[in-house]
This record gives sequence, structure tokens and C-alpha cells, in this order.
Amino acid sequence: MVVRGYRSPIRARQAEDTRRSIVEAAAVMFVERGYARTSVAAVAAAAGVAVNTVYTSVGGKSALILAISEDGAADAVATETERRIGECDDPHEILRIVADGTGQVRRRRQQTLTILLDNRTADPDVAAAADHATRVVRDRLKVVAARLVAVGGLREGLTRKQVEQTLWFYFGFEAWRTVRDFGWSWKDSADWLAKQSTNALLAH
Amino acid sequence: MVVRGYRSPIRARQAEDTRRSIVEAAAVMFVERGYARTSVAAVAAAAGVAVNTVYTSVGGKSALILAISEDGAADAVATETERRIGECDDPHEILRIVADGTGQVRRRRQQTLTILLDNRTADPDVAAAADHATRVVRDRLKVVAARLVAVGGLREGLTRKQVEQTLWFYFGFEAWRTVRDFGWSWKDSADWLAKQSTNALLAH
Amino acid sequence: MVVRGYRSPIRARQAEDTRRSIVEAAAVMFVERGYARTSVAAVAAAAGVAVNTVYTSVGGKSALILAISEDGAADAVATETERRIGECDDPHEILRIVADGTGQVRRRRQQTLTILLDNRTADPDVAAAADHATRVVRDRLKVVAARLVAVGGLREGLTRKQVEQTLWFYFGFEAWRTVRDFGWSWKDSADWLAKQSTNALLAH
Amino acid sequence: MVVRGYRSPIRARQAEDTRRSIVEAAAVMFVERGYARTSVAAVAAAAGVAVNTVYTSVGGKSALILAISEDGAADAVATETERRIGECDDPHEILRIVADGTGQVRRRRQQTLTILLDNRTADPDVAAAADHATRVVRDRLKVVAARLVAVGGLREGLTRKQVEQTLWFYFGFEAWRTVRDFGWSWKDSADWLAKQSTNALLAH
DNA sequence: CATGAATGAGAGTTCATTCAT
DNA sequence: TATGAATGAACTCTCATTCAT
Repeated sequence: MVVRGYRSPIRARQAEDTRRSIVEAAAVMFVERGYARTSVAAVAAAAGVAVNTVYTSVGGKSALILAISEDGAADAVATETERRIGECDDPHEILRIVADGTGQVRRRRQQTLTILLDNRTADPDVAAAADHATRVVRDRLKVVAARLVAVGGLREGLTRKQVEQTLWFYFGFEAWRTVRDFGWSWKDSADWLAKQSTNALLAH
Repeated sequence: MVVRGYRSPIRARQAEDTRRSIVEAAAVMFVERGYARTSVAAVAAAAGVAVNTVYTSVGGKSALILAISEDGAADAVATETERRIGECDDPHEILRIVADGTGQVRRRRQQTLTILLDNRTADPDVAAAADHATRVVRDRLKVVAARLVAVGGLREGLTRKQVEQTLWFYFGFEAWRTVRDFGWSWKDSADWLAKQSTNALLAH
Repeated sequence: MVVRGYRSPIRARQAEDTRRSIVEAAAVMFVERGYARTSVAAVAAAAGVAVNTVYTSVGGKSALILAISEDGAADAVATETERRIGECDDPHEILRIVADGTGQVRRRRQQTLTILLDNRTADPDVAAAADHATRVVRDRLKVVAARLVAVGGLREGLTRKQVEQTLWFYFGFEAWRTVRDFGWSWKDSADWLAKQSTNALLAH
Repeated sequence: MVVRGYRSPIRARQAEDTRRSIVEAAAVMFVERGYARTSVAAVAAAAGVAVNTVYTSVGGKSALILAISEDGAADAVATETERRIGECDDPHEILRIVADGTGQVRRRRQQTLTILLDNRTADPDVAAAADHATRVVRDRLKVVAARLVAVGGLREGLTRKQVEQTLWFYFGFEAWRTVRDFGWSWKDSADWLAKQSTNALLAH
């Protein structure tokens, strides 16, 4: 077998296009019909490729979930949010920033999160990906909790762990899902959550 | 054609036992492995019966979900809770009662709710059952919201709809699931939710 | 086990009623949906009895076919027809009698014959019953052929075997089925078949 | 999405071979054991392929029937027969041609017709295919009837509809089946049917 | 790189039948 | 005698996956 030093940028880009369209098609179908009831054949048909192309260009069914969950992993918003919080000394403002930040992440990754959370039980790989996503967010909220403790202004008697849990209660996936179901606008949702969490966490 | 009345209480009870053990086995497996990945054969094996006994005594796979969701449908706690709220004039006390009541329902039906909520996407029948369960609880919270409006003491500017949504935010399935995940005791969970919702809804 | 000299004519008659209604229900369903696609459970439901009663009072599925095919086996018409042919010397009249006789048998046993003929391939038992019914009729036509040879008036050169085959062609199950499909009246059908067979068999 | 044209004549032919051998194996088994009692697995085994290859290359069980019935649908003989009848002015000759033509079609499609006719009740799809085949032949005989009316020589008082029905009686599936069962040669069968139908339809 | 063909494993479901009452 | 419960065996079909091209 001769390994040729052969690269075709055109074909490489086509391949990338194919891959992307498959992953996108999969995401849509996973939201609509759920992971378990979506067949690889259906994804291929929706993407307009042969069944096997799904395997050659993305991988098996669980690779599709991985690809979906990785697509939005490197989220610039989250990094930016973290930076702003690190620079902010006002706890009220910090909660506001968290509300906006988690809202924007949610907005951006809504589809992905729905897929991961709603199909936890369908496949161990999905469960793992969902847990990973959860852990990432909760780790960020841990940092926020530490910052809130540092800047002061919390209600009496709140431990750092309690703060972190409260933040997750108000800004976690379930919270956002619930308020999204109410049909509120993104801004109203963020306002409301910021207000509730302020009540819960800050003195006065 | 003469329809002869045939009754054998012994056999009827045995049949009911069989049915129950199948449904219980199914519930356990649906929690552990999820609906989609649990086969009827596995349920039958766990219940110690033949595969087709599942069909003759319960029905198909989706009938299992239905049976599970109906098992706890008529919940005496919910009725009792509604009665107590109807007799109570103190809004703080009402929220306390709601916290305890939803907690007890959750406690009692934890397994069932987990199954329904986590397998929504796996099967339309599951989705329907989950929606039904959700609607039942939200309808009850609507009544509570109306009661709170009636007894007074709410924060200024809150509409009845907002009250209902807030109640769902604090006492709905997602809220309880979140606090359960924190590993808190049932009592602590109820206390915390009551406190948070009081902050959110009541003046002072 | 004590064998009691116990007979209850009432129960015996009830049992016979049950049996008959099951067989009749089976006959209807076999015509409508075919043997293979008719389940024993469906027959039982149509007859208003438990599934197992079909087994205890008639037998298995193929016993149903046997019961159906025997119900009309002892056909008085056929015997009467044979007698009249034996007494008749006019070949034209004989064919007339055969036309009427086979028509009446067909009329009377239409349902049964349809079941047997249309479900030959569905079950070896059905095939056997169908073959039996066919043989009975062809044997009778053999007697007729012999009689026609005896009374004379046949076209030149016809062997007894040819006569028998021709009679089967014009008065057999397939012939009657074909003319029935035309929607003709029983009388018109018999007239037409008598005329055609007369043309085929008799001189002039 | 770019749809790339992919053609591999070698593989396409192999696939076609596979398909054909499956359909042929199915035809044999349907004749021998009937449609209902023939399992897809048995067909696959007889064809030497995996069970699911039956599904991927032909379709489900009913698709097998369709494939079988279509295999001989475009029958050149029928077309040729129609042409010859259109050019013929002698009614005796026309009946002769019809006898030969229907006989040849029967000869060629014997297996297919047996399958369709004998399994009518086994499956609605089979019934539909059988009805279709029947209709095609009867439609052709309608044309013949019209031609006979046009060229003249019919017995007095025969309507075109009666002519068509008579043709179906003598040259339809049931008629041919009956004479086939007699064990006659194809030629003898055609001669006999031509003669009988001539007697029935033509003056003198 | 992408394809069509073929596969093995397993799913849910139905069926004819038997057992204990 | 007739019943309801339970069964084993089989069926059709779908799925995720691999092979040769």
C-alpha cells in the first residue's frame, strides 16, 4: 500500500460539508423524534447521502450525538461571561451577568441541550455527553459562587455549596427549560431569574 | 348465546399478582435502562413469566407505560392537599402545604415520574402519559393560584397566571428533580422550596 | 373416578348449540377473511365464547374446517338427483336434471365450497377436505356419465371418460363459480349450463 | 447537497441476480406450500441469502407476490394474439386464435396464475394482484367479443356482453385450470375449448 | 471519499394451544 | 362443560453495521 502525499483541499471541504449536513440533519431529527426512534437510515435520507456515508464521515449513531454535543462546546459566550464576572464587584450585577450568560448559552445551544437531556436514558453515550455538559456548567457556577462569596453581600448563613446549588436551581438547564416553556421572551426570562435568584441569595 | 358468569376469585387474584409483578418489573427496568432499551423479553424474564404473558395480562410495551402511570394516578395526598388549601387563609401556610403536598406526591410517585419524564422522546405514548401527568399537576396549581389571589397577601402586580407559573417553577417536576439531585432530605427540600416561593410570591 | 350414568339432555343441547354457533361463526369468517388470516380467537369472539371453548367443543382450527365440510355432506338433494337420473331415459332431460341438481347443491353449500376451494393452499387439512368434496361430486358425475352412455343419444366417438370430464367441465365447482360471478340467477345459470352441455354431448 | 452519480454495472447485475433468485424461490414455495404457510425465512433459505436480503432487495412478503405477478405482466403473446384477431375476419378462426393465445399465456404464466388464484384469501395484496390479472384478461376478451360482433356469424340473439361472458367461461382461468386437471395436452385442450366455444357462440 | 448491497441480531407481536379451576 | 390465564413457537420486519466497488 503506497501512502501518497496527496491532499485535495476541494474534496476535503466537500467532505466537511457532507459531515456538517449529516450532523445537522441528525440534530433536527433527534429533537423531533428522539434519539431511539431516529434511525441512521432516516438521518442519511434527510441529509441526502447514502447510509454508509454516515458511518464513513461521522461514525456510528452514538458518534452523531458526540458530534452534536461538541459542535457548541467551545462557547465564546461562556468565557466572556466568566471574564466579566471576575471583573465585577457588585453581587447584583454578577447575578444579572449570570442570567444573561446562561440565557445566551441556552439560546445558542438550545437544540443540543434538548437532545442531550431528553435522550439520557436512550443511550449510555448520550447520558455521558449530557453529564459532561452538566458538569461543565456546574463547574462554571462553582466559580461564580466563589466570586459571590468573595465580593460579599450574601444572605447570612449561606455556605458556598448552598450558593452553588441555588445558582444551579435558578440558572441550570431545568430552570431555563421551565421558563422557556412559559413562552416568555429571553429578556423577560433572564430578568425574572435574576430577580428570583437575587431574592434567594442576596441580603435585602 | 348464553353468557355464563364465571368467577374464580383465586385465579383472579393470581392473575392480578402476575400483572402487578410484571408492571413492577417493567418500572424498575424502565428506570434503570430507559424505555427504549428495555425489551419486553427482559421485563418478562425479570418478572419470571413467559414473554407473552406480558401481552395477555398487561398488553404491549406501551400498555406497560400506561399501567405504570395509572398505578399512582388516583393520589389521595393530592386530594387531601387541595382540601387543606381550600380551608386555609394564610398564604404562607398555603405555600407550606403546597411544598409538603407536592413533595409527598413526588416521593410517592418518584419512580413513575422519572420514567415518564425521562422517556418522553422514546415513545409517543410515553409523551402523552407525561403530558397528562404534567397537566394534572399544573391544573391543581392553577387552583392554588386562584386561592392565593383570593386570600390576598401577594406581591403587587402579580397576575394569576404569573402566580401559577411561579408555583410550577418552584413546585413542578423539574424543580423537585433539581433539589432531589442535590441530595437534600425531603423535609429540607420542602422547607427550601417553600421559602423561595414565599420570597417570590408574597409581600414582605 | 366414578363413571356416573348421568345424562343431562338440557346441557347436551346447550353444548350442541354452542358447537353450532362456533362452526357457523367460523364459516362466516373463513369466507370473509380466509382460513389463514382468521384466528381461533376471532372465531371465539364472533361466537361469543371463550377461546378455549372452541377447542373443547369443536377441536382445533382444522377441526373447524372438517366440521364445516361435514355439515352439508349428507345432502338429500344429491341422492334425490341420482334417483331421478336412474329413472330417466331422455338424455336431454338427464342433463337438465344434472344442471338443476348441481345448482341446488351449489346453492345450498355455496359457503362451504367457497371456503374449501379458496383455502386449499392454506392448510393441508383444507386441501384434503376440498379434494374429498371434489371426489364425491365427480364420482356422482361418473354415474351420470354411465347412465348417459346407457340411454344413448351421445355424439359419435365420445368415450365414457370424455363424457365424465365434459360433465365436470360444465357442472363442476369451477363452472358454477364462473357463472355465479356473472351475476346470473340460479335458473338462468342452470338453463345456460344445460344448453351448453347438451350442445357438447348430445347428437343434434 | 451534491448528488453524485454512482454506477457499478457489475454490482448492479449481481444485485439483479440476487433479486431474481429470491423471487423464483418464492414462486416455487408459494406453489408448493401456499402463500400463508411460506415464511420469508424459508424463501431466504431456499434462495441462499440472508433473511433480510429479501427485504432489502425485493421488499416484504407481499412485495414478493407483486414481483411474481409483474414478472410476466408484459406478455408479448397477448399482444400478438390481439393483433391477429384484429386482422381476422373468420369467427371460427378467431376462436381458434383465442384458444391458442389464452393457452399459451396460461402455459407461460401457469405458476404465477396458480399462486395468485390459489392464495386470494391469504392476503389482500394477493387478492388485488389476482383481480388485476383477471381484469386484464377479461378486458382483452371484451375486445375479442366486440370483434366477433363486428365480423358476424354469431348465433341469433347473443348480446356482446353474453359473448364476452361466454368467452370467459371457455377461455378464462377456471376453464383452463379444469382442462389442465384432466391431464390433456396443451393442443388437445385448445382444440376442445375452441370446439366447445364455437358450438356455443357461432351459428351452425 | 462515497456508494449500494448484504448481513446478523434482535425487536415487538400474534397465534394455536394447554393447564388449572 | 366452559372458562381465564398462561405458554412456546413462530412470524414479519427494523436496525446498526460492514463489505466490495
